[in-house]
Amino acid sequence: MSALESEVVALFVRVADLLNLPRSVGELYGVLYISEEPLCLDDLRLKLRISKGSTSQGLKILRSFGAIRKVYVPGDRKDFYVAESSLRKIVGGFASEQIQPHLESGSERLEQIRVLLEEEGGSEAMEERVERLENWQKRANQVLPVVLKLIGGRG
Amino acid sequence: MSALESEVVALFVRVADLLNLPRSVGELYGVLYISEEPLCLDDLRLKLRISKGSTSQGLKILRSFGAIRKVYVPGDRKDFYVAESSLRKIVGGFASEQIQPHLESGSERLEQIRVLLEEEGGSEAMEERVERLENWQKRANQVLPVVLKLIGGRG
DNA sequence: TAATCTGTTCAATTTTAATTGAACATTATG
DNA sequence: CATAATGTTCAATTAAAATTGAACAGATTA
Repeated sequence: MSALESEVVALFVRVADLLNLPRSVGELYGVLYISEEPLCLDDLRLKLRISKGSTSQGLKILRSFGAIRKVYVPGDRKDFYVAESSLRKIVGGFASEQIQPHLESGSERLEQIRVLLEEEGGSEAMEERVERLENWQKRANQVLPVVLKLIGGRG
Repeated sequence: MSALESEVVALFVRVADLLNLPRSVGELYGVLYISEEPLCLDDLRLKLRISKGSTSQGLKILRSFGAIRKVYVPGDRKDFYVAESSLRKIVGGFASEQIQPHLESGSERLEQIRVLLEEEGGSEAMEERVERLENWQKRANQVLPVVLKLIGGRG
């Protein structure tokens, strides 16, 4: 790997860390991002010196939110990948795969909290706190789509 | 702990997980959030059955981005805490403590990448990819303050 | 059909992160 | 000053997450 490649990989490793994704996922995306041509599992495994299992698993994660996609390479039956270049797609995929589920399960839990509050009949202060929680929740749900638009922008 | 308390704590444990913070930090904030009165280190430690070290460390993290604050309780020399109720303050603190530094070190790394590109004289395609990286970076920097305003809103 | 190629899965291992608790520092109290 | 109260730090431990690699499944070729 050239110094340039290494630096790009290092950058994406940091991003992966920020997003709570395994280091290997950042490495894989970094290599694909800077690569001139599509790469297959073995190319990536050899270049990064990681195991077949990690490579397969990492590519699966990247596919799951559309950060990479398969491309057809004539005369080869291996799967080849390129990095998705649309930030909108990546961020959108990430949000719906990794964030949306959290917001949804948060909603459910909050409903349960509301039920318990009614049953147990909490104090005025408790009532106020649960309401505030519901407001935060609402706001989180409203903000997400706006953020996606802001980041995604024109592409 | 009442069922209601437990549910609120569980909710914040999930949030902590989403934000990449230790579970104990979520627990501590949850207890403080729903508590009617200010609590001290020992109150929290006993209620959550966690160690003194964890409690101290967790409170330190919560203080670091302004999610809790000390309140003075007359006739007691212990430190008492309450949960900060302004979402704006919490989110703002979190962003400047936990996100801003990442963006900054990302900028530095990107400058280094630019230098390497000039030195090594990469291809047209590489040039394009590094430019795209710089655009993403710029956008991330622009979006953060907008998000803070959206979430923080009126308070 | 047997042999090969490609990718996936998952139990075992390794690595990383969180938690504990005892030692320490600091401040107050008798 | 000595003792007690409170909170912090950090080396050791425990728990959680990532990685490995061997076994497996499916698809292709001879």
